[in-house]
Amino acid sequence: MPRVGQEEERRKSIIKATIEAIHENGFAKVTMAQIARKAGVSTGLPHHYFGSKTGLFDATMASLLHELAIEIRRNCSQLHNPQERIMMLVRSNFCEAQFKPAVISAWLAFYVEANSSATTKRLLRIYQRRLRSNLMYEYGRVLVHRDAEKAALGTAAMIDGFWLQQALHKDKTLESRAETLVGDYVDQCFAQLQHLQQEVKG
Amino acid sequence: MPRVGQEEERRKSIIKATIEAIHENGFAKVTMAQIARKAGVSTGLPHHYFGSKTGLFDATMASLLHELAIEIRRNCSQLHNPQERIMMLVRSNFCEAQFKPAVISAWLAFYVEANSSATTKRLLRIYQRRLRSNLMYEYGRVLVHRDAEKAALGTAAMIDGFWLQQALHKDKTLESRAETLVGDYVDQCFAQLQHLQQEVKG
DNA sequence: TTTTATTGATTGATCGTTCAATAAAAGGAC
DNA sequence: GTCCTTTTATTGAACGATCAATCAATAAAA
Repeated sequence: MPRVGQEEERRKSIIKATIEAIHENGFAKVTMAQIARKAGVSTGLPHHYFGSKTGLFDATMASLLHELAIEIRRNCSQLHNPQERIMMLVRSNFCEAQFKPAVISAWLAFYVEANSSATTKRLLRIYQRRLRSNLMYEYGRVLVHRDAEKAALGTAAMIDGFWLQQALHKDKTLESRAETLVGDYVDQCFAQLQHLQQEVKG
Repeated sequence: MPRVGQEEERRKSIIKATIEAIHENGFAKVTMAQIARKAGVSTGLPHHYFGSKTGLFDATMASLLHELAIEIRRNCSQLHNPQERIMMLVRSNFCEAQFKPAVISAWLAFYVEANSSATTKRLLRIYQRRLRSNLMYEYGRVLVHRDAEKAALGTAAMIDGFWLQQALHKDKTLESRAETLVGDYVDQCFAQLQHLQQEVKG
């Protein structure tokens, strides 16, 4: 039964199964046996690849962060305009792969775990800092520091908020709505500048 | 050892212990024995009062929702101005009792449970609807329906977002910052109207 | 034949739940 | 007020089920 040289695919399918199993059974009731069955492997294999249940969860959290980073990198290439780049960040957070209730459930489960797992807390802090600093950089190209910071924090909060709300719904329920509403907010943030420029000119 | 007529206090202290235990140990590792010890009672008592672990968690979720509703009712009495009432809703969500990482962890744990527990999902949906409809009502007194709806959804998302971010921090870290930023957004939403009025007049 | 990947039965520990025992309060008799 | 009985609240040891983790056996690939 050994499939040689397919370790990476095995890892991915076990992590995918972990995310789905957390969503279906809840974080308190998920078992290694359920995860293994969902991934179509024996109970021993997750342990072989990840060492322990904790190890598997740590790898899953790291994978969630990694997938989001990949999504952003895929989308950012051709864009230069700050506002376009901010909307690209919004869209990356709301893309099909990220906006699934199962994926959101897993993220939220790790938010709870963060207080008792240093590894998890570290990774979630990286997510928060990265989103803020990306937004801050783009806003900072147009707005003065104080306004850029406000806009970045507000935008990050609105992204996280819609994304939390989506946890309770079916796939894609809020997606386009959320994108539009965050878009309106981003417009408003940039519009501040235009008023300011008009005042300076006038 | 019996303390007669103190059932309600016992219930409350067990629920409080549940919230703290979830935060300290994570939802996957929390045990009835830990909860009991933290509440200062024997392992049998939580079962006596709540029937089962599931029953205790359901009661805890209901209590979280109840406490938030109480907080809002306490603050809403004297205010009539829509903008003041919206800021009261914001402040109620960010008040000391609600903005604690332990309380947030518990809410988030239940967001994950919602997919496998109909009771929990029902209660969380009530929270979402109630917040939106409260905001919608106040915005609706000043803005046209379309704008009011946008403002309500955006404000709810921003509240939820800051509140999610607070999960990773110490008590009160973001509180005043978050309140100010949501306040700025609420101001902007109302300012739309003023522009509109000026355009109509001019 | 050797190496590598995978299996799944087994084990030891943990945890939810039960329930008979116990201890405080309340009620009643004198 | 004191003694006894009944009621109510609480305890914690014991049980059974579940589950993470292990590892010897196995089967494909090299």
